[in-house]
Amino acid sequence: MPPADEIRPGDDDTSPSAIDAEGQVDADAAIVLGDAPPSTRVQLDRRRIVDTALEHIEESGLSTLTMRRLGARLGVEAMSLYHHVPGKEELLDAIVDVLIGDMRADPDVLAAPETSWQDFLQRLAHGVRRVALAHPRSFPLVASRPPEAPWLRPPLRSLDWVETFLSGLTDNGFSDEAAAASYRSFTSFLLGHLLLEVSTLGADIGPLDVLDDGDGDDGELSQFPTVLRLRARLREDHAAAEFEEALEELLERITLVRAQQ
Amino acid sequence: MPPADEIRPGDDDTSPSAIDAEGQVDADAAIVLGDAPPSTRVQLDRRRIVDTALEHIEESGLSTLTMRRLGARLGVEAMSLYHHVPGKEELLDAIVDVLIGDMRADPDVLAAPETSWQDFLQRLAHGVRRVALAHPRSFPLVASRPPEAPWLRPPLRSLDWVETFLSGLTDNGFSDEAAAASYRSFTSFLLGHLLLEVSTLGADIGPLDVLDDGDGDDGELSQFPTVLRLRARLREDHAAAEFEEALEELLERITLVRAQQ
DNA sequence: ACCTGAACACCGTTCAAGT
DNA sequence: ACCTGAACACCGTTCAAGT
Repeated sequence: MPPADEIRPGDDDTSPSAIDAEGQVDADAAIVLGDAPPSTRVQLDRRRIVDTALEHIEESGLSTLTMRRLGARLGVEAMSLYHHVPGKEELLDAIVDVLIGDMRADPDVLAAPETSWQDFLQRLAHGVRRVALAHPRSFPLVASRPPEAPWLRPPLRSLDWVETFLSGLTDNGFSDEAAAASYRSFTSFLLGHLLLEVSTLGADIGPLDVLDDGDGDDGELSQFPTVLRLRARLREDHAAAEFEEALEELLERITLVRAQQ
Repeated sequence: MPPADEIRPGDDDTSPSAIDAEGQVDADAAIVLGDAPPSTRVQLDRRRIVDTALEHIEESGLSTLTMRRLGARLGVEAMSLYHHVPGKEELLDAIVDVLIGDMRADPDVLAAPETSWQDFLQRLAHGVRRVALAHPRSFPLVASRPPEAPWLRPPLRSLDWVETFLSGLTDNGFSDEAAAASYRSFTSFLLGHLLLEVSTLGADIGPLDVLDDGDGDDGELSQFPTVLRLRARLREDHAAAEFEEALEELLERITLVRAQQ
């Protein structure tokens, strides 16, 4: 995935009917005003479609993503999308690929100076977490899309990454067996932690139906005294600290696996 | 789950126009032939709808579950379902509730003789795993349905279970803080492991598009030598052993958390 | 080459009508 | 009380037609 196609018109709101603070209509409607030649209309291509889909999911949720709505957001009929994407399923897969690709482009993940395998796994874990937190409502796709092969475990779903992961370990004194075992525990760890973290995040942004979150629900909770008592504590966000702690534990465990080969 | 309502016309093809090998029309048309009184027609109720939906998901996958198809499977029009279930979303939630409920009914999870908290967590973890493996294609719903409150973390999604979990620990020498921390690590652990386990399982049953699984794909893998070399090893199913091992680790970690309160 | 209008086979859901 | 037929507002996707 060449970083060259990182050239995007803008990461912000590009919804068709947006009007900015100065009362100017946005780029899509500029044609009407004639201050831009129609031929300059932003080209429709696969990357722009996928990016817009991602944008839509983060704003409005996966369930509202529709080929027709996506088309409208791009100022185009739904049918036009099929010239660039085979279908909706493939679009969802492409979204996952973009998320995975973002991680590859992250300069903090694959540092030029090769250091220890611990540092390598730390950077990788934090990189995945950063992607997950940046796209909380899209990230579950990384887990739910059926994997293409049994050795492509979410959230490391590309041959590219799995190769990087495995060779990163075998080049650092891991036996094949130890590397494979570490791959499995590392992916389980990431999936569990990050899915839970974005799911609590997603609830905040959620589809509005987040009930029971006020203070007056003590009545309904009265049958569950322990939950009631620990409610405030359970609501606290310790996600970051827990992630670090659990990652530390995992690395210790992997150290043992590496040693006893 | 009362075994009583297991009386179904048949688990096979019940599509409206199905005709069996002998040229007889199927059960749906039996009324016409008069060999069963119409009044004996199996009653439609919420529980039967939810069970049939679960059945359908396990057989054909979540994406093919449709109110209309579900109705057909029950020998009824789609619209009839709305007398028992408010809508499709609520149906999916009800499915999750059944899965969670199955676990409560499992006699091996909450054993009468109360033993150690370690035993309690072991039983609970294995109970959740059993449910996940029994319903691999439905289990992801437990993770993907938006949680009703931040303290209801998948896969323990009922107030009932969270109360049982937390009080089970606080009754056994855990501080509130330690119990809450254990709840968080326990749920992350279960979600990561089980989701990955059913996802590799789901791929086997998958929607047919499982490519790259033969032996002749060495060509495509040649750019990824480490993946190629470890392929067989990564395909091996160590899920059960890994689960036990990781659970053991988790319990040790929780022991520390409990001690240092 | 890329976009569109019209159409097809489906969805979830409502509602008045039947029994 | 429970089920249905017909209808509505949407889907994803195809295809011949436009530019």
